[in-house]
Amino acid sequence: MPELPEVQTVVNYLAPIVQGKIIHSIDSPNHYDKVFENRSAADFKKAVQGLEITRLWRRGKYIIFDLYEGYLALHLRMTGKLLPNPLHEKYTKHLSLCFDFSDQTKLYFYDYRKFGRIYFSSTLEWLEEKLGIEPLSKGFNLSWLTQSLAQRKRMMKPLLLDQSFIAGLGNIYVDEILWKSNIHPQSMSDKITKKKLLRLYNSVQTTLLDAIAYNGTTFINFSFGNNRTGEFKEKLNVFGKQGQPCLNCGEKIQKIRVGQRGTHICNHCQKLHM
DNA sequence: TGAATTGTTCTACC
DNA sequence: TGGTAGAACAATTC
Repeated sequence: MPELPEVQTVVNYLAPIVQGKIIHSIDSPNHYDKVFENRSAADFKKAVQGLEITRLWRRGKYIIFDLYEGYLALHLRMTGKLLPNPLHEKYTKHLSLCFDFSDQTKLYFYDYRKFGRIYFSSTLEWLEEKLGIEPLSKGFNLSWLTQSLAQRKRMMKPLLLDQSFIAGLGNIYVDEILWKSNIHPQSMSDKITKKKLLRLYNSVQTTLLDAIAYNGTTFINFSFGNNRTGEFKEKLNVFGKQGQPCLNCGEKIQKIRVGQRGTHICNHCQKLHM
């Protein structure tokens, strides 16, 4: 389940491999044309043919390919994998896309649930309109967070998951961040105390940076490179730990539902601010 | 068989 | 009207 740290891991790994390459063609071997989200398969293939990838980077959970003309934006959703080498033949049916480069190398987009999508556009305005602040950017600071939470008056977990508010957080890291901050996920955003706001700000930064340093969390569906996996799973405190003792207080971690999402909490440590 | 899974988008509501 | 909450959707597994 790729979130910001997983997407960053993929980009860190692939950028030196694909930057400077020229797209000879792009193929959808299984004819799953829904992967081309914002135009037809034929238009898409025609548009990117012969273009150089000048830069590979990340915005929110999107992998952005800067092309000589225009941009590709790829979203891995739940189960997408972007790999420079093919997987075993038995997984060929999960291949959504294959890039053929002019130097005979390839880039494979495997996605067994086929939720992943790719976009081609001449600018990235549509993405900027859609996405909120980058949590690792300078603009994301304590005063921004304080002000933005106060004016939104929403439940904390759904708000942190809202990509138009902060871009890149997903279910795993929001649970971890709220646990570290001692904030109950059903707390209201305008009722968080000053002390907790500082905790929250620090937790967002440290959790994401740690996860990137460990190449992300491989829970079920994430791998990169030659099927390498992230090591942050070992560092998780609450996600998937239901029934196990809280590392802070020893009370059992509970799994509840918040905003239709599976949510892991320590009911003792995480205070409900209403 | 249907519930669970996730991120995003659409729709309905106040 | 704008912002928010909740449903729907994509496909697959067990």
